[in-house]
Formats: sequence, C-alpha cells, structure tokens
Amino acid sequence: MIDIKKIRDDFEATAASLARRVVELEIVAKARDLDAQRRRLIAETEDLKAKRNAASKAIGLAVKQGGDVAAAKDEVRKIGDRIQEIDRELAIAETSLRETLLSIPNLPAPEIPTGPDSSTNVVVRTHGEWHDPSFKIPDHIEIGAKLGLFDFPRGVKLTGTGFPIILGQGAKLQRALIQYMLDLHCQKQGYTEMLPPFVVNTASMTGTGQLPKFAEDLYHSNADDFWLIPTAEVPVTNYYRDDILDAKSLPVKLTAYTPCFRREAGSAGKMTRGLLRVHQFDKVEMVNFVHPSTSFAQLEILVGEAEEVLQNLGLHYRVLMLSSGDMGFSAAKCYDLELWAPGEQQWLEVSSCSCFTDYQARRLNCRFRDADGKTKLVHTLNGSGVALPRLMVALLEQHLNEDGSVTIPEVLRPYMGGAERLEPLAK
RNA sequence: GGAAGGGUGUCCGAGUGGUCGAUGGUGCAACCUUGGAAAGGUUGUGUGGGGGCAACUCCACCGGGGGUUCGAAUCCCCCCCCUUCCGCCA
Repeated sequence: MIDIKKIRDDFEATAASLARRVVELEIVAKARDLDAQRRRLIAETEDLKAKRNAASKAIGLAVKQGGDVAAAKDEVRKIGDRIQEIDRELAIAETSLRETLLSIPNLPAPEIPTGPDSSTNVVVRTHGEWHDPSFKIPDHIEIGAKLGLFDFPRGVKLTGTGFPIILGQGAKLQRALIQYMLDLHCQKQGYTEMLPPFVVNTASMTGTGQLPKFAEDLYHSNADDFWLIPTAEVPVTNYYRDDILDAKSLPVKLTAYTPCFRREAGSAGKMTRGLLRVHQFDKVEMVNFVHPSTSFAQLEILVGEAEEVLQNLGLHYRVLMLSSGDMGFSAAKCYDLELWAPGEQQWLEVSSCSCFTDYQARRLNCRFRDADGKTKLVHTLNGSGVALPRLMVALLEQHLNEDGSVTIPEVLRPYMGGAERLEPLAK
C-alpha cells in the first residue's frame, strides 16, 4: 500500500510518477479527496468525543454527591447519537480510501524504463554465449522421454493437466538442484533456511497482497479456509507480519524451498507444453528485510545471488530490467532472469527479483526500531533463487549431448552420487 | 472430535461499571553510587491517528467484531486463537 502522505503532501510529483504506471490522475485525486474528507470527519467526531468524555466524568461526580443527573444524561445521549452518525460516515470514507489506495501500485523507481508492457523491458546484461551444436536440439519433452525423466499423462490421471510427475534421475536432479541452491544461499550468501507451512490462512495471503485481488489464481480449502501458497514469499514474508525487528538485526535474509500452487486461471493455452507452465512446481525463494537506506543496493546484491546459481550451473542467461508497465503491482524496481532454451527457441523466466520499498511492509505492518528509537517500516525484497521447472528445461537443452545424454554441472555432482551425466534409458 | 481454563503493555501479572492507558514486578535507557563492576537508588520508558512551527493537546487501542450504558478492560452476544486433559492418529 502506498503512503497516503505522499499523495497528501506531494500530489503533483506522486501523480506524475504513478502516471508512468498508467494510473489515472483521477484515482490519485480521489485518494487525496477521500483523505481530506476522512480527516475532516475525524476532527469532528473527536471533538465530540472529548465533550462526551468530560460530560460523563462530570455525571460520575454528580452521582456520587447525590445530585440530579437526568437532564445531563439526555444531553450526553444526544452527543452520542451524533458521534454514531459521524462515525458511520467516517467508516465509509475510510473503507473507500483504503480500497482506492489498494488499487494504486507502488511508485516506480526513477531509473526504470517507462513503457506499457514487456516490449519496453531493457536487457541489462547477458551472461555467456550460445552456439548451436552440430546436431538438432529437441525440446525438453523429447529429451526427457529418452532419459525417462517425466510422465505427463499419468500426472493428468492422478490430478489433471499441469501436474507433472518427475521420475528417476529427473527427480534426483530436481532434488539436487534444490539442495545445491539452498546450500549456496545459506553457506555462501548469508541466508537462513526456513521450511514453512505450504498452506496459510487468509490473513497471510492478504498480508502479501495475493488477496483479495487474486483469489481466483489460488487453491483454497473451504473446510478450514486455508490457501495453498503460490510462492514461498507468502509464508516467509508473513513470518514478520505485525512484528518489530531490531535495527541491528537488519538485513534479515531468509530462504525457503517450497512447492508452489497456481491455478493459472485464464492462462490456458499459453506455454502449456511440458514443464513450461504448470499448476504445481518447486521453487527456492529468497526474502530480504532491510533498512530503508539500503534497499536498492540490496536489490543489486539479490540479483547477483540468483545469478550466481545460474552461473555455477554453466548456463547462458540474460538479465532484464522491467519497464513500468510490466512490473508487479507492489514492486518499485524489478529484474527478471531469463534462461535461453535452445530446444524451445525462447527465453524462459526463472527468477524475478523485486524491491518493494515500504509498499509491502505497510500492509504487512512489519517495522523495525531504528537507532533513534522510533519504529519505521522496513523495506522488503524478494527473488526466486530459482524456479525449478524452467531451470530443468534450460539445463536439459543447454547441456544436451549428441548421444542423448545430458551433462550434469559439476557443482551438482556431489548431490548426484558423483554421476557426470544423465544417461538415456536402454532400448 | 469431547471437556475445562485462558487471551491485558517487552515479558510476567493485577484489575468485575466512573481521573484505569491501566497497580506491581521484569526488561530497556539515562543518571547517582563505585577504582571498575554487581547489588542498591532516582527518573524515564507502548502503539496508531487528528490538530499545532513548536511546547503541547485531543481521540482510539486491554484477542477481533457487534450491543447495553451518560460512561465498558470490566456486563451481554457472535467469532478467532492458545493451553491442559480425554479420544483418534503419522
């Protein structure tokens, strides 16, 4: 949620900044007006409440002294009625102000490109080069079939489309990747690992902004009113909901492996082949809680941490800075990491690293006690480190050998019992 | 699933209709004491919001939401959560 004070005190600049994200001036003006109305009503009702408090106190004293208080009671009752009326108006104003504010995205960082969608994203850097080999690279489905890694049809039988089954050395590779990434984050990059619940309550989903807007993208259990997490960001970030951290403990860096569950309503038909878009997938996520003065510097570090995973796996990738129109709602600045998939002949997003400034923390009510003793909102960041299915796709396609085997990156071999290659099944 | 007991400030814990935002202890901070420390002493220490340049002032908050009342931490209703015991169980 955006800071209403920015709209109140610096309307022109805030509206101009939001215009980059295609927010109508009208919406910002509406927030400003509702805020003014709200404050007017607060002044009015609080003035009356002060009167009522004083009068009630006087009645209390009079009763003790045995005086007649009937007339005074009548008087105060009238004040009470008026207070109720104004409070009702105030509640309405506050609700619509909140709704309006929730419909306003975060202020974009000045340096990000302005544009309507992904077409205006900027490639910041590209790591490595890709040279097509002398043989043709099939897509990951075909590669997987020769190696016996996946069973898509039986996934459909068990659950439905978008719930792949990973088998044998594929399952082992996936497990190795997860373990390698967690070890890298924890042993080298200063993270603490968390193994959180994969199911959360409504308050948590609301805290990180999945609810109320994106309910149709989530799996929900009616009996308990629980939700399946679409990303580890939800439990890990909500860990500090309604909490006050010590400034000395910042930055707090948490990482978690979890499965992610996404209904992907309305996405039918887009990139649905194999592992490219699925309803359940594994991901390792990184979440940072940082001092406001360091958040954008921390974002660069975070991107670097995700990149290190890809670099150590010997993969060719690029880094995009997202334009104002393509960024997630809560982000002030966001980088995507994309792996080249030569079999698919396209770039695949495997990580999204975002700085949310105080936008997410305000809704989460996550603060820290600064050196001056005051509580302030922390800044939050998160990044995938990284998502598994598309990583598997790119890894299989980039490391494929002509004989159908796939070379296992060196850093993974200790997790694969020393194996150097995934070998095709015997005919 | 059944039964009982609870949710109050950093924490513990008192408070059952009227200066209670809330006694006391603890924690924290500053100072006094000391060669230094401990102990002891003094003082100060919640959050959010409105108004004000400020000093300051007002309002709200005792799990959440309604209600009764001139007045609610305290009485009534609904909901949530926790603990203990029993049952079931990986």
